[in-house]
Amino acid sequence: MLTAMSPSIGRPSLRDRTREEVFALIRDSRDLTRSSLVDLTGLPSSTVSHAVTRLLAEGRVTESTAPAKGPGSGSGRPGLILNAVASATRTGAIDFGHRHLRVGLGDDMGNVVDEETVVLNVDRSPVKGLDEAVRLLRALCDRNQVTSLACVVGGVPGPIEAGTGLVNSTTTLSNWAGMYPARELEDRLGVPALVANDASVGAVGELYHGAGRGHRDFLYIKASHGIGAGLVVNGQPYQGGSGFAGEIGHIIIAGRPELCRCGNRGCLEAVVSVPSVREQLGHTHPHLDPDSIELASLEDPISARILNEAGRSLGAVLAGLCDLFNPTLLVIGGELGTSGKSLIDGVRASVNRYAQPATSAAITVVPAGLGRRAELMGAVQMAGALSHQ
Amino acid sequence: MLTAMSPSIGRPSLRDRTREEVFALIRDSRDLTRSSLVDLTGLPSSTVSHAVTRLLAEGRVTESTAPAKGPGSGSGRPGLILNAVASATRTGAIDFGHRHLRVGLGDDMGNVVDEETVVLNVDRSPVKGLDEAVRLLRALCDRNQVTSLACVVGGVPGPIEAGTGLVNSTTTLSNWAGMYPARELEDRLGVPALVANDASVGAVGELYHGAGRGHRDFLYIKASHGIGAGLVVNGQPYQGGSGFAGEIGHIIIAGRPELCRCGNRGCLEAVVSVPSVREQLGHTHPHLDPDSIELASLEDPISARILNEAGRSLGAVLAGLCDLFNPTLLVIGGELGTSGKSLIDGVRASVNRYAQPATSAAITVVPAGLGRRAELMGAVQMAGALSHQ
DNA sequence: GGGGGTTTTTTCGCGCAATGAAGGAATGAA
DNA sequence: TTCATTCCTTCATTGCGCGAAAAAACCCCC
Repeated sequence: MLTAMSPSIGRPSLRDRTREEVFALIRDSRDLTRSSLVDLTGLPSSTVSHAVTRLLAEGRVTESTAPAKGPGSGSGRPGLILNAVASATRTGAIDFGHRHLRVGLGDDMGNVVDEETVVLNVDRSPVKGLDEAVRLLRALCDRNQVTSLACVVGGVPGPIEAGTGLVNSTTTLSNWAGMYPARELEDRLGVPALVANDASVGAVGELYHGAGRGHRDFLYIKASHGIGAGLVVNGQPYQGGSGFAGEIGHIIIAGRPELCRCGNRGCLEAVVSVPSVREQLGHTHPHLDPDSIELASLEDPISARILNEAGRSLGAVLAGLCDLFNPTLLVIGGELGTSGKSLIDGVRASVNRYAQPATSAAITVVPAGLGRRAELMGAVQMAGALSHQ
Repeated sequence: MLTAMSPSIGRPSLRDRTREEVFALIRDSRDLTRSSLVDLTGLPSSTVSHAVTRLLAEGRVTESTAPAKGPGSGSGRPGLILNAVASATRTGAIDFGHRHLRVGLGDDMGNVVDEETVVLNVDRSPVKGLDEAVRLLRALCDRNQVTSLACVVGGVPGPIEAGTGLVNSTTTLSNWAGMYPARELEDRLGVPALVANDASVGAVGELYHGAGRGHRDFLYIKASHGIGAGLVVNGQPYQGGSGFAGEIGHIIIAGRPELCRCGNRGCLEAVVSVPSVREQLGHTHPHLDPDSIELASLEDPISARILNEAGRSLGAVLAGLCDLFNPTLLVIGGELGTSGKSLIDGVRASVNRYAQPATSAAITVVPAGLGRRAELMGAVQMAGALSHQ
C-alpha cells in the first residue's frame, strides 16, 4: 500500500534523471519555454535542448507553435511554449462523504475525465460504501473504455494513521474506525491505493484547482457534520507526525456549555457544525428538513446572523491556530463553508480580531472555490501525482 | 541577504551531481557505509563506489578503519564507515537574548568551535547588541586565527518578515521592531547574514543536537519573558507563509483576567511567562531577586505548584495547537522550560487531557535538551548549512 | 584451519548523457 | 537593411553512470 505522496520513488535510472526532471517541470508548471527551463534548472541550454528534443521525439511533450509573449524582456526571438501530453493512463478517485459518494476517473495530469455521484449513507456502512464505490468506478471505466487504472486515491472522514493506513479508533466514533480502507480498495481493485483524510484531500483540490492556487501555506477547513482541517505546507499536503494533523474538531472553547458527542463540553464541532447550526435554525425554520435542505438557501436576517455567529466561533479558534501556523489563506469548505457570505464574514471578523495583527494581515479568508467537489478533485490530483512515481 | 535555508542552490555542475548528493548524505547522516548509501540513493553500487573513491581522493571524506558493527545482518564483510571532513570554513552565530548575548564560531558541519557569552540588556538597545555581537565575533575570530567567515546566522526575539528580513512592528513591542538585523550584520561584517526568530533558531538547535533528534515534526516552545514557538516540519524549520509562524504568545485563554502588555486580557504570555510566574512566586519568596535568581532553584511545594499550574495553562493552549499540527514532540525551552519537572508535568497533563487521544498519544513532552544554548547551537547549525549552498 | 555462505566493495569496458563553444534562427528597433 | 537581442540547435569531447563479475572481508561450522 502506498502511504504518502513521496517524490520520485521510481527513478528509472540516473542517466536520464535530467530528462525526467525537465519533464516533471513541464508537467507541473505552465507556459514553460526552453529558456525558462534553463533558468529553473540551472542547466546549460544545450542540455535542456537535448532533453526537450528527446521528449518531443518520444511524444511526451508538444510545442505550441504560437510563440510565448511572456515578460522575457521585449525583443528577441520568442520562445516556444512546451506542454506535457496527458498520457492514456487513467486513475481512480473516491470521495467518501457522510451521505454521498463521489467517484471519478482522472488522467495523470490531475484532470477529471469523468465522474459520478450517488446519495448514500456511507457513514452507516463503510463496507457498503467501498463496494458501491468500486462498482461505480468499474462502471466509469467501462463507459470510458478504460481497461486498467494506475492507482486509486480516496478521502474518508476520519484520522488515518501514517504508515499503516488504519483509521484511528480512539479519536473518531465513526464506523470507519479500525478499518484499513486503502487495503480494502487494493484488495477489491488490484491496484495501488492511497486513502487520506477527507479534509487533507480537499486541501489538495483547492491547492491545485481552487482557491489555494498560488498559495504555498494555507488551511482548508471542512466544516460539515464535523470539523476538520487540511494543511498545505510549503506547497505540499501535510499530514502531521503520525497522520492526524488537522483534527481540530474537538478543540475546546472555554466557557461554552454545548455537550459534544465525545463527552466534553464546548468542543468546536459541538458549537459549529451542521447539526448544531441546524438546531439553531430550527427555531426560525420549524419545517427545515434536516437531511435535504441547503443551508445556502437561507437568506433571511436571522439565519444570516446565526451563521455569522457560527463563523465567529470558528474564527476565534482558527485565530490561535493561525498564530502558530501563519497561513496566507483560509479556505472554508464543507456544507457550512459553502453556505454563503455570512459565515465567512464571521470567520474573517474573528481572525482579524484575535490573531496577531501581522498574522491576520497576511491572511485571506474565502469559501471553497470548488464547493463540494474539492475532495474529489483533490483525490484525482493526488492520484495523478501518484501515477507518475 | 539570505532569507531561507533552501537546499543546494549552488549546483556546481550536473555532471557530478551524484557525487555531491552522496557527499551531502555523508555529511548530514552518521555512520554511513557505501552499501547504506546504495540503499539510500538507489544507485548502483558501482556508481557509489566511484563517487566515494573520488571524494576520498579529494580529501572531503575519510574512512574510519574500524568496521561498522551496524545491524547489517550479522555475517558478511563489514562496511567501512565514511565521515565527512569538516573543512576549515568558519561561520558566525549569534543569539540575541533579552539580557544576554551569546556569540559562537562554528564549522561547516554545524559544530561549535568556540563561544562567548556576556550579560547585556539587548532589549534596551538592539543596536548596541549588534555592535557588541560583532565585536565579540571578531574577537573569537582573532582568538582562533580565523581570517574570514562564510556567513553569519542570528536569532532575535521578534517576528521576522519573510523575504525582507524586517522585524515586524505591528506584532512586537520590542526595540527590534522596524529593524533589518540581517542587513545590519551584513553591513558590519561584509558576509552573508541570515537572521531568524529566536524560537525558530532554538528549534533547529534541538533538532540537530538536542531533544529533537530523530523527530521530523515537533514544536520547540521558548517560554521566557514572552512565549514563542519554533516549528519543525518534515525535518525542516518552518517559518510560515510570511515568516510569523510560532507567534503564539498572544493566543487568548478565554475567561482569564490577566492584563497583557498588548492590551488584551488573558493572553498566554500574560498568564505564563517569567514576569507573571515571578510575581506569583513573590508571595512566597518575598526576597526573590527579579533579575538573577534561577527559577530552577525553587524546589518547595508551593513553588512547584505554581510552576505546575503555569505548565497546565500553557499545555491547554498547546493541546489545541497539537490537534492541528500533530507533532511527535514538544520541547519546552526558555527560562521556564528549564525550570524543572513541575512545569513540564503540567504541560504534559494538559496535553493529555485536552488534545485528541490519538494526537496526545503520539506526543512526548520534554524540557529543552540543550537548555539555554539551544539558540546558539541552532544558529551554528543553520550557518553550517548555509555555508555549503 | 579449511570450506561454504554472506555481505561489502572494487574492477572493467561500454554507452551515452552533460558540457561549452559556436553558430543559426526569429524577432524588434534603428 | 543592419544591428542588437534572445532563443535554440549543432558538434565534438569528456567522463559519469551502468551492469556484470570478481575480489575482499567477515562469520559459522565441521
